[in-house]
Amino acid sequence: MFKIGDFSKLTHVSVKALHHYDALGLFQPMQVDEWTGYRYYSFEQLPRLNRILALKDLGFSLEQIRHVLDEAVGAEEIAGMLRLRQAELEQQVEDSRERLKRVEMRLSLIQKEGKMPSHEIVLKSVVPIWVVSARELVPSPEQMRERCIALMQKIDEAVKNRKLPSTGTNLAIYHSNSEAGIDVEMAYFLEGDNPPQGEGVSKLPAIEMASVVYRGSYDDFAAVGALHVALGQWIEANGYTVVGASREIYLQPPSNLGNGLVGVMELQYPVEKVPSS
Amino acid sequence: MFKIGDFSKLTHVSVKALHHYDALGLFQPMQVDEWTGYRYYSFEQLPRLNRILALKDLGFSLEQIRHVLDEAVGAEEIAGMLRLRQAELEQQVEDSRERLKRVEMRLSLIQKEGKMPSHEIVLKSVVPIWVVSARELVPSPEQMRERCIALMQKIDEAVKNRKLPSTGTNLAIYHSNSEAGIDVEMAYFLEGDNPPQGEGVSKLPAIEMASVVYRGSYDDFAAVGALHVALGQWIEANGYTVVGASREIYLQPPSNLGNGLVGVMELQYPVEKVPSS
DNA sequence: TTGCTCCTCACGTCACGTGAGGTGGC
DNA sequence: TTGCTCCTCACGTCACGTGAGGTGGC
Repeated sequence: MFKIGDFSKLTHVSVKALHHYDALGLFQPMQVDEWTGYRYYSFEQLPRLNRILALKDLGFSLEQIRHVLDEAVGAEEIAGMLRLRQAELEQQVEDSRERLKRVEMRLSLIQKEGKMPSHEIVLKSVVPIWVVSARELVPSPEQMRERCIALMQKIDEAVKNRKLPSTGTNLAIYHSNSEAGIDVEMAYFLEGDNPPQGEGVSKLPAIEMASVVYRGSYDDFAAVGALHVALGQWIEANGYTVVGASREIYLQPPSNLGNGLVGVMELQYPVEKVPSS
Repeated sequence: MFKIGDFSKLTHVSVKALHHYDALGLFQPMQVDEWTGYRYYSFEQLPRLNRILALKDLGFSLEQIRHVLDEAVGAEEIAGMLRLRQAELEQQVEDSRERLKRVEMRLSLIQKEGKMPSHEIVLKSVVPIWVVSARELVPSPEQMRERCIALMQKIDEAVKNRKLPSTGTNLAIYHSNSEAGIDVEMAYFLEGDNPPQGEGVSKLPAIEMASVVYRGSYDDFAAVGALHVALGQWIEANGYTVVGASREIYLQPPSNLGNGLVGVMELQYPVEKVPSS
């Protein structure tokens, strides 16, 4: 018989762990001194302790181990638990690998730029939402501003005339950009799950979006353009492809915040995972 | 400005998480109503929240994130943290992989045998320990029992005559098994870090051992032999090789425990990892 | 008598989740 | 007035680790 300290050295299991297993009823001393409370363990108990350690080593919880050891569990159930564990571990390996890739990407980025990137690109699942919109093929970039304003006025009127429940937030949807021009759609978000139907009212479907939030002047085209480029690089580097029209959501139109004209907008590109080879 | 529920939906971060970040001072509302305690958040705060989520996604703790965001940490330090994280993740992938292999081994074992294995093989690092021993080349297996008893008697005498501090536990060390015979050494463990020196007294070095505990009759050669075989299979299957003499440690000589003659012994093979290709 | 070992609480870890019990705004 | 949303505690998670404060055995 060993006192707990000796048994701990023998088995390489800490005294505190033995206390813990005792408290759980998972592994109790052969004998406990009635007066001192001293725990006494014996060699006889090694097989059980080794089974506990082996199962722990496979990643089972102490509760699961107790179940397996004390409740005459059949080989079938144990095999089932092992297969579940197998699947979990495969998932874990995959998750750690992907996380590792993201860390490495961030590392190479920081070494190229010499500082933390000023923006964060996140993947988000966007819920379906209703909009009222107007769309046009703008022949050249120079006309963009003018045409967009015109489109916005058109929608504004529709909202007013038809009393549409606008949330007040507007966005641009870029369908394509070819030699023929820029196919752009301006829109307002509508509240609720079924707003009054009519011309220009449609529902944007749920979709995965790679998104980045921009905070600064809306007129700083260089900064906004750089963000579009960064998004594109991120999408490719992370094994996605663009599968539809991108959006610019004007979350908060510029206003004077004490340190200049600052607004918040969000750029979104719908993406899909490219099956990795 | 958004109430917490709306902001939660907008960002896909739970209300409880936002509460938590607020409590930690990691991410606090733009404004808090003095009377109701209601938290109000704004679009302005999205960039910070996204950075938090991005860093969390890389596996950093909230405390580390607070440090990075609030204490003007240089690019150098961040790069260092990322490299550390990288190493940790590589380790994690490796660990999960090895654990997965063990789960799969266990699964194939249980499917071959139709039940949980009756013994557990564990890897343990054995500390250096002094012994007093006697060694002999036994020409044939038939003579083993007789010769071992003779060796034990010889050691017994030495212990008594020289008052060596034996722990009372004895063991056998199998050096080799060839056509010339079985090279066996019988020994007693000695107490303390420097026992009296003399003939037969030596120190067993620290070493990694694949070990299994046997509980049953010492005379059940079939069972003990099967365990030796199982140990050998385990060693190979786990990518180790045997690098020295195996041991049989007679932890608890057989005695009547109410259900027959039962003793406890431990089989140990010193092993080393074979570098995987 | 002095260390050494052992004992039993009680609390901390990490990032929240899950109620309980209560209040403010439409 | 009734839901709905929000609030603040307080406790649980998982496998122990880390003391604090006290006692038994050589």
